Amino acid sequence: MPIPVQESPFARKLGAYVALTDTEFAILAALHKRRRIFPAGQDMIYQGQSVRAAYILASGWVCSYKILPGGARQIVDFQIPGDFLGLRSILFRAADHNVEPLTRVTASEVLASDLIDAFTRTPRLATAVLWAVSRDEAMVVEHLINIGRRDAMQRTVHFLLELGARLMLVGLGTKEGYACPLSQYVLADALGLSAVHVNRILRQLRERHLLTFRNGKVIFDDFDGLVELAEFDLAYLDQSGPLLR
Amino acid sequence: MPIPVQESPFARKLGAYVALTDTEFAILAALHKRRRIFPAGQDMIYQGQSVRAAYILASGWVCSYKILPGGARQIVDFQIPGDFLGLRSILFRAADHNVEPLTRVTASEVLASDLIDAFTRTPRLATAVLWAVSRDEAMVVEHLINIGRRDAMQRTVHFLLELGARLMLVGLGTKEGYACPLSQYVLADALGLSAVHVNRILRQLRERHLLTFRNGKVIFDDFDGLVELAEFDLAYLDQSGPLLR
DNA sequence: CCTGCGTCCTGATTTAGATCAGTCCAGCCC
DNA sequence: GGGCTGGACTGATCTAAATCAGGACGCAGG
Repeated sequence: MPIPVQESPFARKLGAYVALTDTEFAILAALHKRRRIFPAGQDMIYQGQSVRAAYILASGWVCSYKILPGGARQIVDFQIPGDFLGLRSILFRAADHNVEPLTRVTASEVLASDLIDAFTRTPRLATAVLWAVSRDEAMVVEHLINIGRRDAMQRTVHFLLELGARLMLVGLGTKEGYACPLSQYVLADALGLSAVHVNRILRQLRERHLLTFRNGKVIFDDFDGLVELAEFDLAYLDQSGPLLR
Repeated sequence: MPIPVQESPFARKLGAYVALTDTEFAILAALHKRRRIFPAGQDMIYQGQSVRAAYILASGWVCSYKILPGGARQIVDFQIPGDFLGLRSILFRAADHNVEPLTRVTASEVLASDLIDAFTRTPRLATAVLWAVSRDEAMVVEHLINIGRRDAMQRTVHFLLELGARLMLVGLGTKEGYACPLSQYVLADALGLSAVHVNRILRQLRERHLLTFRNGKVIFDDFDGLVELAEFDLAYLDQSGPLLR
């Protein structure tokens, strides 16, 4: 494959959509100049904040969520290395969601002006970013389908499979399983279930020798069985070769 | 307000984010050259299709949905005049969702090449489109929260209020109510509920003099009461004056 | 050392919403 | 007119998941 894979997983991801030139890679690299570190648990972005910075995640896991007036929390998505996060907080007047690191995180800060600058210098990059945002939207949509129309078991399995697929794309997972820093409470908030029920579902999955979720690890005991159970579409995140040359 | 409001509701929407120049308006207008008409019920875009066309909706209502292997349907979002639809079907190899007109629809067809062309000529437009896509994503997120963490009553009301807010922005609704071509079945598919249950919820809302859903119309009998019941954030779609000059 | 605290785990009970199985009514076609 | 069809509407029953109420383990901090 002739794609020059530069250092950042973000560049690699965009490169999977648009065949980027050296100049474009250079412009992309310039977006990574402000590297920052966040400890686990300290919100990077919060509802109502008007700081207007976004981040490209280099290492660690974060989650985006919203809190309802009643105190209930819904996690919208998790971000893993290579993901862009908080774009809406720079395009909108104020952030409409919270972003919390689940582990220690390193990320590059991107300001609105940096991004607009980069677009002006190379409009192809704008298309690539648009694609990345659309891909994120597609995942939120799949998450919506999950919560709206699948029962707790299918939902849990579909979610853990999707996470696995995403991690495989950045080399952090295999068909055997992956390291996963999520507690059952966090998982429950993402799945729209109670923690108690998530616990029962995980027990059933373990007893049926399908999946083991334990000690910060997800182990696929029967990958094919899981794919069938959750009606998981193996193709859906697949991206084989740039669409735009 | 000094924004030159050109004919299309789409241009008006983008103009609310970026202060567009005459040249930019002209480029935008050129995107509207292929006007097409679709009858109600005939899918404009369907899962797996690789035609790669998107549309800017000029009149009528459409819905985007996915069908699960079991036959269950989840409606992801409705689009109303001024909305961009099917962007993911031009950026991805194949469409990942279906789009069905709920009424007779007129729309402008946009090809991938048109869009990339327009971005090259004016990168500011790219930022504006990115903003529009992000706004759509924010709505999908709100929809996710709705389904994940609100009960049937709050969920229904929140949804109908949001639709109202969107329609007000394009002059198709007021605080009194709006014309709404949705059947209770369609509403159920959007809310992730059964049609039977939606019917019961609507009856309760009517009996409590909060909202009347009947004969293709939504009437807010007690707007403030509804906002309170659904914990609806009146500011969330609000956009007062362009952010980017 | 004991005191918390967080995570995992469980049985008993309750409830929101699904499913089943219809009725009623308006519009449409022959 | 009679026979359809599709939407709105309803009572009875069932069930998935929530909630309540706890126990057990590990480990960080005084």
